[in-house]
Amino acid sequence: MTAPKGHIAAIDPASLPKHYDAAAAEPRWGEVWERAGTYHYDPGRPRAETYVIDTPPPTASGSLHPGHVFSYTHTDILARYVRMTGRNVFYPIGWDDNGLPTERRVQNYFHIRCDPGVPYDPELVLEEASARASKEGPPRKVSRPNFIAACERVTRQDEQAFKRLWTRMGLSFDWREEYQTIGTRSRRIAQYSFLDLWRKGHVESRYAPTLWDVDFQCAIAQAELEDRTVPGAYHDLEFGVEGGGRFTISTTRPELLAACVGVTAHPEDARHRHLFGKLALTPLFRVPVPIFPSEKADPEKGTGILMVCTFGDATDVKWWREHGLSLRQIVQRDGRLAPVVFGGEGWESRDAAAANHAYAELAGKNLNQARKRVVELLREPDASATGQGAPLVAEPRAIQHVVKYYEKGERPLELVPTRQWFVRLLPWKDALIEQGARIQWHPGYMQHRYEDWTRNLNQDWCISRQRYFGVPIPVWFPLDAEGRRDYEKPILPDEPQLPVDPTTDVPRGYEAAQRGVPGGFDAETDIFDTWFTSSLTPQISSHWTLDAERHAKLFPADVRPQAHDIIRTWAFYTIAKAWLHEGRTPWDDVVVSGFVLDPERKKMSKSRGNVVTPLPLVEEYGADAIRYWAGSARLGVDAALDEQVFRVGKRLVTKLFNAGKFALAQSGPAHPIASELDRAFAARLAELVRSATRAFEDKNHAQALQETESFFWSRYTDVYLELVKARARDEAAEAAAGRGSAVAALRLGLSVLLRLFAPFVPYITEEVWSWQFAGERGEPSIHRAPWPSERDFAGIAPPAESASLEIAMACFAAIHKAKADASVSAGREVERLTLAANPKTLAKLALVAGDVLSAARVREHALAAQDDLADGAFAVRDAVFAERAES
RNA sequence: AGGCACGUAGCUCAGUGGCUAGAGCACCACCUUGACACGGUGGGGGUCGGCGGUUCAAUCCCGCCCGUGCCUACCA
Repeated sequence: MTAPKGHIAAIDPASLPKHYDAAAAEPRWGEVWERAGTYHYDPGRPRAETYVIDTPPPTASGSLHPGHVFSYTHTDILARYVRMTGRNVFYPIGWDDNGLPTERRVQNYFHIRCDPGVPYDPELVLEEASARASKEGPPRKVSRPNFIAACERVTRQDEQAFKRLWTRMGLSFDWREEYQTIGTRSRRIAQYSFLDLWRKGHVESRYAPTLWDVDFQCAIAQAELEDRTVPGAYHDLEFGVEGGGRFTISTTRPELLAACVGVTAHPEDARHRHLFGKLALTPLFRVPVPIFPSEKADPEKGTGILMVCTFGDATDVKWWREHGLSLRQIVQRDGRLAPVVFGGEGWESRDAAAANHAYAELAGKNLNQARKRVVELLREPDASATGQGAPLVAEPRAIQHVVKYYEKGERPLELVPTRQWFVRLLPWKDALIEQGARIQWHPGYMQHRYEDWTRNLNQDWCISRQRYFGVPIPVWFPLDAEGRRDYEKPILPDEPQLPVDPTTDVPRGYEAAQRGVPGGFDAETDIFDTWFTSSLTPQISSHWTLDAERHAKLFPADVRPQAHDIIRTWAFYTIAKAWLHEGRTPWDDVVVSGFVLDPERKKMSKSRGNVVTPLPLVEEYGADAIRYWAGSARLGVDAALDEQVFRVGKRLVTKLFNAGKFALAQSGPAHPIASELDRAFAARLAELVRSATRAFEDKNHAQALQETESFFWSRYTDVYLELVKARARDEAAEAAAGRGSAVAALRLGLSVLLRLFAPFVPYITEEVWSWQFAGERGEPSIHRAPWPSERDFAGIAPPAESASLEIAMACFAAIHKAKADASVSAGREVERLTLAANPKTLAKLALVAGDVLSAARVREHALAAQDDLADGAFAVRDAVFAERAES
């Protein structure tokens, strides 16, 4: 249907439904966008026109969480804004599927455990139901390939659930750029990263005491530590001194007594100075250990003198290194005490028989059991190293103390000497802080988090994990004639071989048959820390090492959206990798979203059990309404899950539907926007566009939304739309110019406001846009329409009086109030009234009085000058209202 | 213990060195209106955490204190 030239055609409101049904419309538009490729990245356009988003890959096996909806919506709002400004948005989505969370979920889902010793069973069928039935028994042991297959199966399912939610939320990803962190490309790029770091000398393998989780039986990195305050107890134990004497130490870990390798106190401590240089004798095991001074010993703590064990904490490691102490590792990888024998080399004892007798009670026990038993043994007088009564000289004193845990773990971390791979980061601390300063953080104070973390870093990055579902470390070791690994000469693959699985692939120059035989080779079985791969998300998306041209176009990225709790991991490691690989920052901006709190303002988390499943909320209120809630929160600020805000969002959607229906139902002769009120409205609208655009450029979407919303309600629908209704429908021939101006301005207002709202509420804006605006510029979707700008206002003369809109509004409101005071409906006609205002205001009113009086349905009016009224204020007097019309 | 952020109406939050500090929700009253009753109009509601300082002027800037949250440190 083409409109006659010179006439603005209207839509037929009767053809539209009475009410907008988000549940039906949203999935429909999702399909339209998918089919049209509305959000596709165009690789043909130059870098300068491209905007690259380094999207966080969610942990696919994690639960769907309102926090996801919240922060991903923030990013999507930014993406949609940038896209409308004409830039070519690269907005990929990946799934972080490797790692412990997936393994744990799979273990529970199928009730299985991975055991690399079990042979592969290609026929193995795992079912959730049967797993549930077998929960009675111990978990079934399955081979590593079977376990990985189970992981892949579960993550695919989980990813589909996420994808459904993301699609429904209207996140404008380019789904062609979907990837998995366990996928072939990610594995290749992660392994290449390792090769590159190795070549540059940033990687090494070390045998050293490492933070160790005894349940996962896996090394972890400093960034995965979590402090927890837990109950403990001081135990006062009396030690002997060789050559005579005794002293009492305080320890919270008596179960490590057998691992005691030294005793230390502060050098200035008069109570203990006489002991330095002598040998102490441990109770129970009668092991002679050196007593040495150390500045690190705090005279205020405990008794001021303490035992050094291998290893109770990080300070023990330092003492052990600096003082060349013995290594007596009694804690095994499974958290149980090792079967050691006193009397041999490194395990000296002045009474080996007694030591072994006592230790026999402890070997094989876990740490809690061992603690309980060793305390019992220390209550026996014959355990004394001094012959003066029981070594436990006082009842244990209960305390609350802070203990390091793996953030996903359940038992305290131990320090266990193991061989691990490390990326050397400590030498780069200053450089990494400087890199962080080159990045714009939003909000700015998030940079402090990064700097604090980097400055306090005290360990290199342990990147090896003794787990199964992850990217294999691409290394083999040559075996010597005795079949021992030569750790000094690891064999790395060549780049074209990547990705490799060293447990099945064969290194160059070897035959498969040489695996595991003396003179042959042996595979590294460890996998990478998941962050080793996740820290490469910009490079995974840019196809680093696979497509140089694409990489140059997409790396570094423009923006990294993320949550603040993973600044120390994801942001930090990504910055570190980009620095070590290419000497640059991985992005220009970081935008940090807050957390979602439950209605009691508590952080929503799985462990608190207060997580709400988002999809039912989306179905109840519509995605636009949920997005409105997310969009109204500023970056970095935590937001409470608030259904009242969802309702406000839903109301906005309804209002957009109805206002759009009204504005587009008006027709009239084509005419420029020329009437005073219309020009005043356009001028205010242009101000809004400038202000909202500035807010978006400052990464302040919440302000843009607030201003747009405020204008939409309190200027467009409540005011302007009411004021021009009559003129927009005036059929009189002599009113044609005014009518055409009103219709044009109504449409301009709708068109601009829809576009300003489009990043926040993409569905309803697309819906209304589709009724008539779509296709006007050859582009059907509002989400590819140009962001409002001065161009929308070209040729519109400024109003004669800049406050005309506000004058009209104030006068209209005064008449409304008079009607309300008389309990008369706003639509009732007014026979006559007198409008009072100061002379200046009356003069301004003259410019717009026609619109005000016809909108208020005033038949006759008089004006009265009243000097004591403030500028812009009106008083209504002597109003006579018409009788209510008979229906 | 250190760092960062926050503290404004019953609730959720804007805001500014200067008119009488705002919005939404909630609450109260009123209005069938022609886009919308999934709507509209009007109204009540504040010691801007406390104390001090700078200033002609402080909710805003500075200092101290109190409270909340997060990050980091604290393992004998």
